[in-house]
Amino acid sequence: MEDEVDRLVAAWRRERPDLDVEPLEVLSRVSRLARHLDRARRAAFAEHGLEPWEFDVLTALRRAGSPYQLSPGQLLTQTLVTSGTMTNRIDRLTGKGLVKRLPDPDDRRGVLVRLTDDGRDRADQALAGLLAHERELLAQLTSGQQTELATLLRLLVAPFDNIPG
Amino acid sequence: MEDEVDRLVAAWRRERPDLDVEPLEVLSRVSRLARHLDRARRAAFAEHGLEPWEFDVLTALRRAGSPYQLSPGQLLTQTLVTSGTMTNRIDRLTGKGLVKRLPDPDDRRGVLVRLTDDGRDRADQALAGLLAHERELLAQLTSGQQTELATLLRLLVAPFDNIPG
DNA sequence: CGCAGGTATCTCGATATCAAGATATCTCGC
DNA sequence: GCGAGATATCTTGATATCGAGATACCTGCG
Repeated sequence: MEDEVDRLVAAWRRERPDLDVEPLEVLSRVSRLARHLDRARRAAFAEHGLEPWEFDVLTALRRAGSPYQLSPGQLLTQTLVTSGTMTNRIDRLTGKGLVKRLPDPDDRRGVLVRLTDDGRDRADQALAGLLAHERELLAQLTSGQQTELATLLRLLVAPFDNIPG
Repeated sequence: MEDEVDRLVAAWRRERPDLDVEPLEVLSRVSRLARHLDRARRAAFAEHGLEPWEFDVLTALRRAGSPYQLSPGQLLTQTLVTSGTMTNRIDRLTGKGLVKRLPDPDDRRGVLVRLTDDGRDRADQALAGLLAHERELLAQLTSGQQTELATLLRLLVAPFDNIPG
């Protein structure tokens, strides 16, 4: 089946036959798929009264394990947002009673963000909902294809995640 | 090589061994890679004095071929933004002299957005820069792996692009 | 012909994000 | 111990985005 990127690549080959636009076959698809996923996630989380950005922060804390706390800096590397954005997110989640700020006992510059009981429940519910939704999307692929796809994507992401940047 | 998603999946298996988090291996990587790509694109376009959103609109018009014009509605489906956003983008690009609005002769509700000569040049330059940059990122993969990846991604994107939504 | 429903674009208010810089604290070599 | 540079977080101002609704126009049925 054809997708929008097939049309995009065909258009470039017609308009700029001098260029090799092969990279777009992979990277434009990644960008567009991510954009579609964002929309689908937004809809899935709405059932649980959460925004995608709230989910990202709450689940990062949930994954950390008891006592469900991380520093804002650790949250940054997991969510790929700037520090100003994270400060703002923590403020709003605190206002909703889903997390709270505690002083870091070992570093007086630092802060620890801890999930409240309510925040933990919301994260668990939303995760289950998200996984159900994502499983449907991936039904297009066999189990083997999913593994193959994950392996290839890891090769592209790893340099970003491991070389500081 | 391990990436952040490997760590994320391992953490979930430890915290929620009751859940099957396999879908995250693919879809979390797509989201994170897209986010990294956004940042890299922003840096690449800065050399040409363009923002990513400007590039998206200008190249959509460039691809359309002479006379390089599309309706705002056609631009919407290519860029996956809302109509309010597109109106705003066209306003700003018009202010910079990169596009201009023309009345649609066949539909008085409609508008045609046309690339200026300057807009066309900027689009061509930025595209060449982007492709060079993206080729480096994809150097992690063999040519065959790139094709394989594109094929698998197409299977996931096609439903979104073809079923209206 | 006229009207109901659909479509194309724009307006407006709320909000999330970023970049750059401020502040407080830590670390380490001397 | 002291000071320079690194680090953690927050502040601020500008800006891009979205969602919902407004407006103008088109289409096709009766």
